[in-house]
Amino acid sequence: MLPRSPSLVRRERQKAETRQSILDAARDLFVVDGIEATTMRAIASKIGYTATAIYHHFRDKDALIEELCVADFTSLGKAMYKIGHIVNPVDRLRALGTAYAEFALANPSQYRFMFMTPHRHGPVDDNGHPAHKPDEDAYQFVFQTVSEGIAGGHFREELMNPHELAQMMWAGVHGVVSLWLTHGDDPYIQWHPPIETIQTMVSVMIRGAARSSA
Amino acid sequence: MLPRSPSLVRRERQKAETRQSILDAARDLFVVDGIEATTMRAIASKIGYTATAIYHHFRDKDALIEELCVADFTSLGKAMYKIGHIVNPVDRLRALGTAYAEFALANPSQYRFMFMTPHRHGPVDDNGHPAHKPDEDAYQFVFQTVSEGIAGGHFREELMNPHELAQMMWAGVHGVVSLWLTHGDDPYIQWHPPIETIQTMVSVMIRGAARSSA
DNA sequence: ATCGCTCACTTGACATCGTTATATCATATA
DNA sequence: TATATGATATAACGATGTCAAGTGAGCGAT
Repeated sequence: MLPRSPSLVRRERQKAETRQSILDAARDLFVVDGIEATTMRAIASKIGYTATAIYHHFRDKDALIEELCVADFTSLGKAMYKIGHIVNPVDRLRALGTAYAEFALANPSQYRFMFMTPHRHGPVDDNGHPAHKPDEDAYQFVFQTVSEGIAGGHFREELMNPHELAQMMWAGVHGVVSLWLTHGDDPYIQWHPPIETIQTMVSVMIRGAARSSA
Repeated sequence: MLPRSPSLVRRERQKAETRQSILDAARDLFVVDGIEATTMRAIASKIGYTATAIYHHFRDKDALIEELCVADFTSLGKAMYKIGHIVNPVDRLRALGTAYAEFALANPSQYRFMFMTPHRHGPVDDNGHPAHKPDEDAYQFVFQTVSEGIAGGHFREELMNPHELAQMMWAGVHGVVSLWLTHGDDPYIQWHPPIETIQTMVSVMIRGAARSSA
């Protein structure tokens, strides 16, 4: 039953606006204070509501976080999609690494939640079978690019497993990013700028995996 | 004033035993349930105490965790120390990566806390100046080995910054480990065995950073 | 015009968490 | 035996995520 009368439409629009304002407030607080330290009550009071009001728009705190992450990973997916036009899989891989790292460093809270926090791979979609997990898309981009690189003979013959290679590439960039995000403010380590380390990491991995020495 | 009488000695020994039993119980629960989900009350009741009794032996929950981690990283340090005899820095680097990964996969809870959780680099030692951070030691091993490798001309001339190179190596192994620890049970990704991926990662990084193509 | 319904939102509460202040009680010392 | 110490328990506090029950405004139908 779709809404008919203008009043119902307005009511529905207002609900959507409230929902969006919850998301906005939550994002602000997550970025500033971190997800763990952000309270339902704090999110609500920031927009003049009570904590329990949030539960009319989101199942629980995790669902709220999840929605923010899905939005961000959609934008990550778009950034990676733009790179699809690069035909040479090796060049594309390099660009993917850069885009991935830039996203992670620009959205540290969401990155922490999505890639540095264990998830219950939950009851999934309403249909029953696993909902489309957006973080898979990022992996799929890398996996497909690596597969093309293997097919094109760009990599050494002992590195023929596309999953292993893709996971290695992913882990390389993720390693630099996650170390930086957890220990970047540790003054006891003389940190090299993470963006540079990532560029070096990608170059070194590509060179080390390449078939010829070129 | 050192304890004199046998009674005091016994009392002190009993206190130490209680303290140790707290550590043991905590470690068990941390490994099974994870650190976050493990409750002070659960730790205490596992050994027949009340939660508040723990606070006579440890300042707070973090101090308890910290002590467990220090113990584990001492053993990590020992494992790495054993590798010091390998003279060739490149071979040593390879061995360090393996030892590090084996430790991480064998002590996932502690690894999560030490390397995947932000820390307040706290009020430190009782003396005032920063307490000796055991996780630095692991980094120092890598840093020194990489420095030797650079000095020995093993690496390409554009990779002359030992911090960048050490952080890259560290991040490579950490990336595989941490991805596995957070997403290893995700059925939507066809995971390659992490130990193999780590071996490949180290080999690829070393080859990609090496001066000659050998 | 008013009744009743829907539904966004509030109130008040609950269980649980880490933690603290205070009480208890056994033991060692005098 | 009296006193002091120190290990443990009891009770409670504030904060958190969450739920059950209430409130009240706005809508449609009579």
